[in-house]
Amino acid sequence: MNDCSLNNAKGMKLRKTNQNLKDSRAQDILEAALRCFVRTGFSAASMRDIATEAGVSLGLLYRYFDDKAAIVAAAIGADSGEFGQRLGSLVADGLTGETLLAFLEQEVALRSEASMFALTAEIVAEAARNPAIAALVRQNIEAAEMDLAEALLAFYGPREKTDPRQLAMNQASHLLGLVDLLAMRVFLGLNVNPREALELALENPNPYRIN
Amino acid sequence: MNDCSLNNAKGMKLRKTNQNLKDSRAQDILEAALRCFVRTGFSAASMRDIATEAGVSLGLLYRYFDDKAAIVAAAIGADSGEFGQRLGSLVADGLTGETLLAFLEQEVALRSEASMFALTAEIVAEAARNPAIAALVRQNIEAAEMDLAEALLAFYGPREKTDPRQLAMNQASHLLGLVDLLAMRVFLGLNVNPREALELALENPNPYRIN
DNA sequence: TCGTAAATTGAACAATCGTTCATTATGTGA
DNA sequence: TCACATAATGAACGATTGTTCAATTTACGA
Repeated sequence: MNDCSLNNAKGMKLRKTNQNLKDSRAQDILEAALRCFVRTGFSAASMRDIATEAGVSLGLLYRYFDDKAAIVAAAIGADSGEFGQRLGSLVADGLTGETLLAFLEQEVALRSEASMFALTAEIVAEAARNPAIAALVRQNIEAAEMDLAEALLAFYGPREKTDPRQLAMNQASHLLGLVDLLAMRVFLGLNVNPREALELALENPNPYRIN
Repeated sequence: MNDCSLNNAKGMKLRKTNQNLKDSRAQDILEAALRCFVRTGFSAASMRDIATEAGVSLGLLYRYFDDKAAIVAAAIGADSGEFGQRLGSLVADGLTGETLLAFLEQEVALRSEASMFALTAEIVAEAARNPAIAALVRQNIEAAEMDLAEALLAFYGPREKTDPRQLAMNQASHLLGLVDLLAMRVFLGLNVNPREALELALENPNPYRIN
């Protein structure tokens, strides 16, 4: 459903090497698996479900992935660094207070959307049982915090009475936590105003730490 | 493992009606199921796992629960209102700034503990796919917010420049969100200081809303 | 002590699971 | 067009799933 753009890209005249074709098949399967995982969770989604969703045969899955665990691992690692990329393209276009606020607001919208929220929740649940995946989640969060802190540092410049880098790190941590918190509340239909909360969090950079 | 106290209670001379016995059996099974769900998640935990963990036969599960979904539903509804109970006994003992802070800090510790965190994550993941469960989660959060708001209202009394009840609701919402956020960060081993964050959140009651 | 009702068991069921592999289809350089 | 390598298929495997139920044990009032 959501891979229309990808299919259009496949229709282009771009010549493909075997490697590209192999990659795109693996990509198709992975995207189908993601839809299945969103629908029923990691362990309830069967290899047959994934094969059917991808429109390929059951056996073909094992040509591109060792086993089901490999597909799950690929799904969990799929959006690593995506936040940094989204932020990067924003910074490249020049950062203003309004675009920063709009970006964070859009980030909340992205994460509160049903399929994204379901996948994230599934990953957190898996992390709660599997330390290796917990470590991966932690690394993703830390990387996102670093990216955001860098953007904030460039945007605000030096600020009064504190180490600017430390302040940027604290604010990045606070903002990202807030984004996730707001996404959850929005998804659950709880009474909350993301824009207002984000606006105040940008004005009040460090409500939780004393430096 | 953790049900020793419960087993000891069973050994007491306390006479049991059939209803009590039936309930305690159901309770044993439910607690065993909770341990299984923590270990492997809702759908990966099998009825055989649960029966073995509870030390009963497979068929007996169906005497106390209609099917697996009923056990999952019982597990999801198990800790409904527990927050309110914990808070209630605190309020009954008289609320001070220190006990309130200590309570919230303990709440973070409770929710960042591995098995509690795993169960909560599993429930959220289920809520992401099942609207009925999402509604139940929302109700739990709203109930907890109401309970906390009432306690805050009694503790602070009327405050300046705003409707006290609305302010208490906002702060309760903010504090509970912060508790969950901190629990997640603690569990993942991210750099965070729960006490400091909670302390500042108590001093600054309404960082995200304009009234 | 007996008899009946409730509690408990585990073998058995069809369905589905992840995985393998012999077989077939497809594409491509000679 | 032929030959060969690679892509793709789906039937089949043993294991495990949720669920049922006839059989057995346990508990307890008469």
